[in-house]
Amino acid sequence: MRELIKAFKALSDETRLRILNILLARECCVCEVMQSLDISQSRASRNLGALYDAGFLKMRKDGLWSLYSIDTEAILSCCPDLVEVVRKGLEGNGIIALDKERLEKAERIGPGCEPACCD
Amino acid sequence: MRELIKAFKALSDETRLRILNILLARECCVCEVMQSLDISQSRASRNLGALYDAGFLKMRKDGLWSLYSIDTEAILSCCPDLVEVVRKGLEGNGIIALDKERLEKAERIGPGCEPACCD
DNA sequence: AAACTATATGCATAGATGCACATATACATG
DNA sequence: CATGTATATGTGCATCTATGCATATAGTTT
Repeated sequence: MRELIKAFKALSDETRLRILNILLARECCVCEVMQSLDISQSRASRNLGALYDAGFLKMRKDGLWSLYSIDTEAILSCCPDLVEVVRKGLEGNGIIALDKERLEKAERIGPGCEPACCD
Repeated sequence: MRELIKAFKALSDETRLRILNILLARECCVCEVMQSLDISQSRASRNLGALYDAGFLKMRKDGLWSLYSIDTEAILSCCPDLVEVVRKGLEGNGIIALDKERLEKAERIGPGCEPACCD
């Protein structure tokens, strides 16, 4: 039951749903998540970590970069159409669309792109 | 997105998962939920309310009784195998089994059965 | 090895959440 | 209509969560 609760908790947060949304498009490093969502480095890192802990993400290292992506196999093995539920629940949302636009322009340029201030 | 978050939040709590578990067996009034989970009246009522708000439950009145049950149709229309995910995630859990045992003996006898103290 | 860079994490804080307790509400019954 | 009963809800409190800020860590480059 603990695992199930952890998984649902991970999904019940706007920031993390937004992260899932962009990772549905492609693998990203932490700084690309920062840029796409326009959030701070620690916020991006922590929320990626939470999704990882809950079993939704894979991570691989490439030099200094931590590259996160949806762990499709793990998700399929426990809740096959969860991804579809999330995708459907997010569609038509303005922030979600904007995040994806910014993802187009996002680059692996490191956390120097930290937003000026709190959001 | 707000709706999606509310739904996942509702599912990310032990008390509410336990409630879903017994409602999977049958429709219950608030006092039967109290007895099955051995929790206070206000706790049962509030958590039933949260599951209802999130769209997982139906409610009908029968005199003084509020009778809650899984809203199968609503769930099927948005996340067909969610019930199965929850059922699988709970199986083998001790508390979950105990709740179901107590449900067997639970009766519509009102909230007089309030547990002595905090749990 | 020293300087640099991308990410992770300790810490403090504001806000959210879950609960018990007491009380209100709504319906029932004498 | 007064009393009783099942459920809902206001309030206060303890705990949890998400975040920014500062710093640690680990890998890279010169």
